[in-house]
Amino acid sequence: MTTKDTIKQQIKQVLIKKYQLPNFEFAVNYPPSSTMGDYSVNVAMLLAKDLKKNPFELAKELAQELAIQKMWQKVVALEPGFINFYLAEKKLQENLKNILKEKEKFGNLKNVEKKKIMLEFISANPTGPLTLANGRGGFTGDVLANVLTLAGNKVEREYYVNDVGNQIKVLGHSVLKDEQAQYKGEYIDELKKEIKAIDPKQVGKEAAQIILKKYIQPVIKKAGIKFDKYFLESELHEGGSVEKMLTVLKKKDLVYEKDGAVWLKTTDKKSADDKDRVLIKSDGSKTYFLADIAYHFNKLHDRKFDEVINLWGADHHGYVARMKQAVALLGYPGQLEVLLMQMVRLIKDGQEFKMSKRAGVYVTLEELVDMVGLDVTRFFFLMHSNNKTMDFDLNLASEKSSKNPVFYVQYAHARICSILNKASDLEVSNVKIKDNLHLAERELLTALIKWPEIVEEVAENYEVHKICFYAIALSDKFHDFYENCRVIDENNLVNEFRLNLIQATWQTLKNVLKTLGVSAPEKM
RNA sequence: GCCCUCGUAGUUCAAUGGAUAGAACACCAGCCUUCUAAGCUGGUCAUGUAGGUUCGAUUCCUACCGAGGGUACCA
Repeated sequence: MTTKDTIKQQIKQVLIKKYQLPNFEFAVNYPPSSTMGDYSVNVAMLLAKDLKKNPFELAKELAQELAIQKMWQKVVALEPGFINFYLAEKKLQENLKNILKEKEKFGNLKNVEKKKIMLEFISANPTGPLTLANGRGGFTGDVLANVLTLAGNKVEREYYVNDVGNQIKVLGHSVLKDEQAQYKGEYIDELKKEIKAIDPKQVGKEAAQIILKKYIQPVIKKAGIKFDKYFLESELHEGGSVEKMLTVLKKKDLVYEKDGAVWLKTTDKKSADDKDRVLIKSDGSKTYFLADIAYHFNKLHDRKFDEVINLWGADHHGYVARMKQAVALLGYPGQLEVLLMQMVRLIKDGQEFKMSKRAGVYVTLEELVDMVGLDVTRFFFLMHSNNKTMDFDLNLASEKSSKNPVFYVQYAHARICSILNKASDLEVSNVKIKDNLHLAERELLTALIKWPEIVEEVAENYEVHKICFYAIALSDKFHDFYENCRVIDENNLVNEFRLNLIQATWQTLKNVLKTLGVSAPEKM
């Protein structure tokens, strides 16, 4: 259990004991400044209204009750009604030992409900190389899967490959360079040399396979993104799952015919969708939507995932309501979560540069990684909140790369390695327990114990960028410690407490960077 | 038109309804006979506009202005 959880529990007990309130909701936060405490709670201000009491007086009452717990150095009430907690040094030192004991498992949540979760991301059509925009969802999905795993879930990562349908036919025409060609680029020329078939559909099918193998999978590997499975849409068709899906929907009386097409009643009941959707077009061909429903039925029914999370680009936003409704109609309401990644805008020479695979105008993910490096690329994408449009300035990219905050974090790690190296040959003093912590020591220690709390938070709200900001904040505390506290003194004697402290910091930084898929260099 | 996301320092980004709105880059002034100066310390600079709800609003509600995306028998 994290310290945050412990605070919640302690307060809940007091609320039951004193006010018979078993289900009162409130928040545990970090105060704006460490001088104001390590944790802070707003419960008194929220409760004051219900109890018709003065919030500050109420906070004082509650603080007194809570201060009994040994883990607190003090619990104080602050205007206008915050209750702030200061961890006892003994408790902090216990936490330090715990980190050293847990090692690479520090950050894994224990005693939590285990869920079987499927995370589907990227799923870019195999009609061209992965672009820089695919990187955003790719890195986010990769790290989110890591976090959900740390949070105790069984997570599978999947890439859905749309390898049939109109786009693949268009790809075929493009390789053949006939009048229906649309996709352009060097890779099309390469494919033309390789493929001997002449039927557009067959050419498209072969081209999609080659693109997946040569232009997508190797780049995903290079980008440090892991997948458990590439799920081919064609398998759903060939195995009859799509046909069967239609039968199931018909049996449930969820479809009807109109204007020669077959429709799904997605506006049924309290749906967020605003119109019914076509499953079979009037020309007899199946829509991608029907195949998508079959795919989700496969995830939830056949493979029995408790929760399915899809990362989509914001341009697919109009598709969310119908997909969720379809899943609900099949009997799995609320088990599909769709996270929308906002667009990446590319700026070149001070102007927006519209990417288009069809026009052959784009920057590939591989080009970007080659240009600025993998660590920089990952950190840059990951530190942005999902629901904000990102600007990516190509001209500044390489210049900026040397100023990327990832180096700030990696430098902290490298500095620690350097001290640890030096200390390994030296004698260690026997200062086991430290009585009065230096402010920099204390702040570093309180930053360390937040790691499991960050994991818990991100597993809850999927805001992956918070990990980057945590990594920066932790490094900041370390650099401050480094300036103020020496691990090895002027007599070449190693301070044992500080040695333990930087070992724990090293371990935590390593765990955080591993979660982000960023390397932890020992030298810089 | 309707729907979604967003508008915060010169720039790129933070801030479950909380406390003095945080960083980084850029800019200015300092700090290396001591564990890596890719670091540290100090300084300048910000919530689009107008209302509302609240003890308290960058956050919630309404209107307006601005950016991007969606609005197909495309995905």
